[in-house]
Amino acid sequence: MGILPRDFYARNTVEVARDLLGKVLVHGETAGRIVEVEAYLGSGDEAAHSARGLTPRTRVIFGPPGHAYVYLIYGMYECLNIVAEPEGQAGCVLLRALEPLAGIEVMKQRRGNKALCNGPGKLTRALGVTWENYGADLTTGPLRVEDWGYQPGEITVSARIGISVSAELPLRFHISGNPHVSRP
DNA sequence: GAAGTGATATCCT
DNA sequence: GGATATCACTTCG
Repeated sequence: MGILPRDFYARNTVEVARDLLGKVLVHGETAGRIVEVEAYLGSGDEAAHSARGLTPRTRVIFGPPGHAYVYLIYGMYECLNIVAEPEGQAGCVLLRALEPLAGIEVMKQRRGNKALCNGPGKLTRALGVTWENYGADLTTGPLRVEDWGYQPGEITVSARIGISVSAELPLRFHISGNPHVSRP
């Protein structure tokens, strides 16, 4: 239990993604168990932002692991990624769904009493994550990932959602039968 | 099922 | 330097 060490993130992106299931994302008063993630690699993954090259927007993905990569999509929604791989290697894990654990009342207020965390955009709104958290260190800051001793059950591997290229790659991981995933 | 939203990247002048 | 095409989604009809 406790905050995950940086070594946890300095590994193959797919391994990090799988191991993140069951861990807990904490931001201030709110916390949620990670139940669904997607892996985005560097080279060879056309769906990843990093595949378009190193830009001011994507530079964090190429930086040291254990940091947050937050980006604004479709004008209104932020998506939260966790940087993996050793520094210099591109790779990140997109958090798609959480199971709310703490600060649920706060989330309900922010979300208008609707579904809380079953989607990337909703997830960030519920936890209050914004692009101001871009580049935040997840091993030290108010935004962090902890191990609360949960053992994820069976893990389902499937294709990623909502993308147009490399969509057939089995890089989405979620906890089987969990009602909080974005798509059963 | 369709539209809407704003930052980025990639063309154009 | 300016315009437009793109986008890993959500909400509303």
